[in-house]
Amino acid sequence: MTSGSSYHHGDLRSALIEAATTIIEDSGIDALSLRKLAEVTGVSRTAPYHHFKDKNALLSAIAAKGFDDWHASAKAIFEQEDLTPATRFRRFIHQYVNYAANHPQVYELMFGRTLWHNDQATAQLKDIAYPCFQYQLTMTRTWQSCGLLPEDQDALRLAQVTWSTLHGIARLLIDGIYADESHISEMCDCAAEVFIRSAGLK
Amino acid sequence: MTSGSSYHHGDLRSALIEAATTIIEDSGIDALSLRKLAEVTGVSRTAPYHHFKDKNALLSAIAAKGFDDWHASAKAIFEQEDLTPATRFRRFIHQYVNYAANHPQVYELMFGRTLWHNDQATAQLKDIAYPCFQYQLTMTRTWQSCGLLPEDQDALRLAQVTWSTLHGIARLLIDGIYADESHISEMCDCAAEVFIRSAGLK
DNA sequence: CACCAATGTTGACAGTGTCAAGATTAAACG
DNA sequence: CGTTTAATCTTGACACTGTCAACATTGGTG
Repeated sequence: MTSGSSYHHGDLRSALIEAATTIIEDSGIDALSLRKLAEVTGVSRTAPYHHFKDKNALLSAIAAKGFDDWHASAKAIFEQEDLTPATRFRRFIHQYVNYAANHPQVYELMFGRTLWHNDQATAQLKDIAYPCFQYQLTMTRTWQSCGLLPEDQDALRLAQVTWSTLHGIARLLIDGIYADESHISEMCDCAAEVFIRSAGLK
Repeated sequence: MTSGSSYHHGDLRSALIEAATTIIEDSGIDALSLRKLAEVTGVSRTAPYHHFKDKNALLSAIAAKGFDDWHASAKAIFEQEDLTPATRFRRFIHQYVNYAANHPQVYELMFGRTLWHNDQATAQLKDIAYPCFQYQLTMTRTWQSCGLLPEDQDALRLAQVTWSTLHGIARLLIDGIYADESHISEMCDCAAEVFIRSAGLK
C-alpha cells in the first residue's frame, strides 16, 4: 500500500484521523497541532487542508467517530433483551461513565465546548450526534413505562436530567475534580439507586 | 490614581484581573490573549509576568474569585433559616444552574479542564475551591437528616451524584448541547423532584 | 495521449506564550 | 538625605501555532 509513489499518500484522510486520535488519546487535545500531525503522518504542513477545511473539521470528524462507537455500545446494552430493564438501566449508567473514563480526551471532544460552543458543528457532526441525543429520549420513555423512572415527569426533562447526571459525573472525573476513578462504580450505583427510587417502585 | 508617573502602573495586578474578566465574559476564554490583554491595559506584553507566573496563574486567579462569589451565594441560600429545607433545596438548585447560565465563561474556567486537568491548580486556587467542594458535602448531610435525600446512601457519593447532576445540566447548557436556556427552570424542577422523591418522603 | 482536477509542496503572514537582558522607579536602609 | 536594592516595566527574540496563496506532481477521464 505504501509502496510506490511517495508524492500522493493514498489515503491521507484516514491516516490523519488515525494519527490524530492517537495523539489526542495519548497527550490530550491541546497537544494536537496540525503541523506536528502532518509531520508524524509524513506529509507537509498544509496537506491536511485538502481533506479538512480547518482544524475544527478534523476534530469534528474524530468526534463523529466517537459518537458512532458510543451510540453502538449504548444500543447494545439497551437492546439486550435477556436482561431485566433494571439491570440494563444500571449497566447503561456504568457503561456511559466508564466510556468517558476510558476515553476522556475523545469524550471531551464529543461533548465539550471546542466543537459545539458558538459556531458550526460541521453538519456531518450534527447528523451523527443528534440521533444519539434522540436515543437518550427513547430510552427514557421506555424506562418510564417500565416504572424505572417516574411516569408523571415530562420525558424530555427527565432525559435531560438523567443524562446531565451521567454527563456531570463524567466531567467531574475527567476534569479531575472532587472525584477520582476508584469510586466510579459506587457513584454509578448511587445514581442508579436514586433514579430508580424516585419512580416510587421499590 | 492614574495620574503621575506612567512607567509604574500602580495596581496592575487588579487591573489585569478586571480587564481579563471583562474580555472573558464578553468574548470567551479563547479570545483572551496575554498580549491583547496587556495592550488593553496600556502596558507592554511581558508586564503581566511580574504579577502572574504564566497565563494559567492569571486564569486561576479569576477562577478563584468566581469560587468566592459562588460559595457566598450558595451559603446565603443554604442558611436562609426562614425558609423550609425543601424550599432552600430547590432554590439552591435553581441558583446553581442560573449562576452557570449567567456566567458561562467563568463557570467554564472554574470547573473546566483548563485549570484542573493534568497539573497544578495554583495552590491558591485549591485553597479556595476545596472548601466549596466540602460545603457541598455539608449541605448533603443536612438534607439527608431532613429527609430530603435518602439517609441510607453514603453522603459523599450522594453529594457527588447531586452535584454531578447540577454540573451536568450546567455543562450541557453552556456547551449548547441538547438543552437551551428556555428550559432551565423546568429542568431544575425536574431534578429537584427526582431527588426529593428518591428519599421516599414524597 | 492530453488535459484536468485532486492532491501535495514550499513560502509567507499574523498571531501566540514566554524567556533574557536592560531601563526605570519606588521603597528600604545607611 | 543619599545610596543601594528590589520591584516593576520595557524591548528584543524565539519557537510555535493555524491558515492562505502560489506552484508542483500526479492519477484518472476525455
